Amino acid sequence: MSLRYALLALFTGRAMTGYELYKQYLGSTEFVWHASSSQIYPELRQMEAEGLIVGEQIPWRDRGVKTRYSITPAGTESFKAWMNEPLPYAEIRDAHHLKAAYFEWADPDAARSQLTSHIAHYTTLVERWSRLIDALKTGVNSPAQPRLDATPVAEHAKIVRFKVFTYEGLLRRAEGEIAWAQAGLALLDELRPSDDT
Amino acid sequence: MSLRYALLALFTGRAMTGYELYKQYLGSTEFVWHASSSQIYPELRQMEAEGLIVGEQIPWRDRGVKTRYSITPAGTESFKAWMNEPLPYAEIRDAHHLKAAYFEWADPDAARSQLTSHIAHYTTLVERWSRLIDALKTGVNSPAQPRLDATPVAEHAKIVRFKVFTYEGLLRRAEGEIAWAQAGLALLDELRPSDDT
DNA sequence: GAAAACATGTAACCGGTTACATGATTCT
DNA sequence: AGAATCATGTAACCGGTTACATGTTTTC
Repeated sequence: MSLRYALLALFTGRAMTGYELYKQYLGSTEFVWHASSSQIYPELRQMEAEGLIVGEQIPWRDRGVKTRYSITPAGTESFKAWMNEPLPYAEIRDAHHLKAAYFEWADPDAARSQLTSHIAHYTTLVERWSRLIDALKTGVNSPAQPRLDATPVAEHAKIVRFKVFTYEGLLRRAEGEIAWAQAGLALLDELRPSDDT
Repeated sequence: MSLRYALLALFTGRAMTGYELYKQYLGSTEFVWHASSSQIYPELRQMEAEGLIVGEQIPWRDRGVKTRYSITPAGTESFKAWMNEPLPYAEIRDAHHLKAAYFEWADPDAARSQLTSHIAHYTTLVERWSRLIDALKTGVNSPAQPRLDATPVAEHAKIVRFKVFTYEGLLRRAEGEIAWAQAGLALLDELRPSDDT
């Protein structure tokens, strides 16, 4: 049920079409909540039906129209309410760690290559979050720009710091995953049968 | 689709009934893959239909029977194949970090209490994984015992070390979440409007 | 002229959650 | 006598994935 609140969060910055939401945020890798376009469009219509957002038809190129949605006061209230509510914690379900716990069943090379992929995956995340933190701090290409433009200057620092805080958490997490996988590679090396034939 | 492999992984240790699987592993918090009983029973029947496990009716108390399943050679093969395959990485979808990125919309007290819950949640996980690692290392109440009993002694060290490696990763992750939430609390304190009226 | 981007969807499926159901047995 | 545990499920729902569809316009 968080997709709806991820959308409302983005709408607090500015009005957007489904396509913009998808391309610039939920479908890109630079946001904390991923969604596919086939999920976004129906959800937007649902949210409009519930009065959280309103759509307006705006012209698109020569012919045709597109729908740009903006948040309503009811939408803002609903978002605030969600922000003040506690969020339940999901039960653990971690396939990568499940596999690692049974690595003796894998070929050592397969285990090794999976840990290498783990490192590669989280390395791209480290780069991504680092770039994002940098953009937030310098204001160059900052994803928070729409939010800042819609807010009095006095609150800009606050907004930026919460986002930096968030992405630094994700950055540390990704670094932790890399360290873990590296320890795994070391362990595999250590357990490799010595070929002193 | 990992539920099936979590079950096969457990069956490599010993034969079990659905109830045992649920109570001792998937429904308890001491395992890396959670599942509800309403998910386990149908999956077991499905797996039996596909020949990955076989069930035998064993007597239960005076009257009645229960079904105990054990892994078949086909099941072992299927598990090994999964262990050797790479696992795709899911898109990010992190409601807790999403909220943190928009903390300026929450009442400071609500934000504070959510970070406190974050710390509490991951503190219980730290305790849990620490206890588990300890059990694995000392062999007292080790969850790996069935696996070890079913394996030549020469391979015991390997099995234990992969599990310790896994749970140490989860432990570090939980510690990282605690550190992150503590940084968040510090940030909230810092941003608190000074009441020097 | 072809490919990528713009814009918006539908339909089938799938894994997991929640709520509910049943009946025996053992423990307090 | 009542609660907890053993043992096994069904049914409805819900969020998300995958595959597919359509037509325009801009860029290479």
